[in-house]
Amino acid sequence: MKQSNPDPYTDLAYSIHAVGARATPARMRALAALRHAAQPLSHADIEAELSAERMPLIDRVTLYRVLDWLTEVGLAHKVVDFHGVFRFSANTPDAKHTQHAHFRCTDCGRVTCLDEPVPALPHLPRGFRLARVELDIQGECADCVASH
Amino acid sequence: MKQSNPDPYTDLAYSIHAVGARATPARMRALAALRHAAQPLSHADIEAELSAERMPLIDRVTLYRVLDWLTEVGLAHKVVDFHGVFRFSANTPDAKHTQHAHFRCTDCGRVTCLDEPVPALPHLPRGFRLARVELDIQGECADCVASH
DNA sequence: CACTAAACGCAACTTGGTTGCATTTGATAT
DNA sequence: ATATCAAATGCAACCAAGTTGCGTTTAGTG
Repeated sequence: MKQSNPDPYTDLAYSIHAVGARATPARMRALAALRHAAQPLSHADIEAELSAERMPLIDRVTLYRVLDWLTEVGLAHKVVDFHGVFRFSANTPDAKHTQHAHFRCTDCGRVTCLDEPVPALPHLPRGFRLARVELDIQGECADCVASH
Repeated sequence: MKQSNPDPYTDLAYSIHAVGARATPARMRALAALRHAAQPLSHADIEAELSAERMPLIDRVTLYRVLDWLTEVGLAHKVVDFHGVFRFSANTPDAKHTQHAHFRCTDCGRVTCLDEPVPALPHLPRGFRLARVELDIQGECADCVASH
């Protein structure tokens, strides 16, 4: 095994070896794409990004498998967007009970990412363990309220 | 126009005429299915249900169009489930700021519907108008926490 | 450097959803 | 009752996202 920079987050090979798996180009490049992304990326987004790098192309099936694998081992997180498409984001090391709120305008369809955390949570049935919270608020955005 | 039972919710034709549209069999049967359902139904669910009724079959494209139309005029509500599939539910007349919380187990995948409302909301940017809130909590359910 | 389980690449397939267009029909006006 | 016509339907073809099976390649180890 090649010696890796031991920074637990920056080094791609390190992160992958850390879960006891083979550090292949497809995994490293996909993970790199996710880590540099500002928002969750779809399979299509990542495919476009990877094929822009002038390197061997990665098969779409491989990419599907890599993304699901990254999710499985906890290096990535998978969500469904409002169009029903899966989107992936890198799990940062400090991502504990990540709370996230989105506002979607039912009129223009735009999605706004609210920065404020969810102020309170309903309490879960006994024995349940919480990991992540996603709050989706729907309504009309300021622009649409004004213009309609 | 045939005289309709004026109960604003029970009568299918009435509800549809109320939005100024033609009360066709496809629309009435789809709306009926949604109103009798306990949970949001997918296109496939509804198609199965309608073809079980011994009546003329409704084309799948028509059903897609009817469901989107019901959503458009406010008689139904459209959400994306965790598999990325659209699901529809009837809008009850008293459905104002419907709040709903789901718990999804990241291990077994089961979705539990939490009855408690969301206790508090982040406040929206100025001018935004809230209509509906959906809270998705992820983690491990009691069974999986115990058995693992 | 040889070995092998793990990962990859390709082709074919499935599912959910959409588009275009000719035909039918619900509600209205006669 | 019946003619009318925009609105809605049915059909066929299409598209995008995701999956499966299988033979080939390769990362990491002994």
